Amino acid sequence: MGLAKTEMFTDQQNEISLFAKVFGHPARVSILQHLFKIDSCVCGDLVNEIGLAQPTISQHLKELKHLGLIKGNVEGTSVCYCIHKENWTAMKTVMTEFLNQDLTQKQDCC
Amino acid sequence: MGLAKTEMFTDQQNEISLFAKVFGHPARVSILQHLFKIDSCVCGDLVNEIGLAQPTISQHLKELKHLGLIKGNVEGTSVCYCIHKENWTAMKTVMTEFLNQDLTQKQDCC
DNA sequence: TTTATTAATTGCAATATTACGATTAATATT
DNA sequence: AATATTAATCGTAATATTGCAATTAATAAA
Repeated sequence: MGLAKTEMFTDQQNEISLFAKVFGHPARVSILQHLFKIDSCVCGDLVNEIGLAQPTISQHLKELKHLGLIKGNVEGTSVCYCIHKENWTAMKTVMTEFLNQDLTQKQDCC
Repeated sequence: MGLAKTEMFTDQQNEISLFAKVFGHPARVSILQHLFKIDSCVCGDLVNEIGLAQPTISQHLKELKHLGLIKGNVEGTSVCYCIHKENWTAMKTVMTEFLNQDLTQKQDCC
């Protein structure tokens, strides 16, 4: 892809972009929404729920876990996933700050 | 890349992922932050500010504009960019709703 | 122990992204 | 008109991502 030159950006900018990147695919958005919706934690029925192949779902789960937004617990042959609440909250703080940048008292150029 | 199967997701999920995707690169995060910081609108000094080549910056601006988050105004030989406030606010509503999904009264599996 | 179930890993094909040099387009300036 | 400045576009190389089939790993159940 031609790597992103992360060294020329701030830690904050890199962090924001990493979080955003993981939200940058509808399958991962869908997985997260499902994990929020379901009271008990979910495992492989995400495959049925979403309709992508098992290895594909597994990959997406891996990325979400790698970023710390979900955690997985082995239960027999299945793995139970759930939102990592503390990390989700921390992420939310970072992203919200970015989204809420000041919009006031500046006039458009256009 | 193997295209994302957008047809199997909701419009909302696709919209969230499109917004997130554009924030998924630190250069674009940086460009947006700069546009917010600078009172008057900015043009090509983003190149100096950020340190990527002019065609690269131009590409990133194009993506931001395509999604409607910024607008550009031609002023002589230069182009003046600024945040598209209405669209930014609308985007913020969508993203905030996603980030603020209910975290309460569910216990972890792990 | 054998078989079934579940999920991760590997390997691959298709496509997307990032970055930049070279060029082009368009307006300003001289 | 000639030149300078600014930014978009084109082409291309390098790398990343998505998705799946095939396989492997690991535990449960028989």
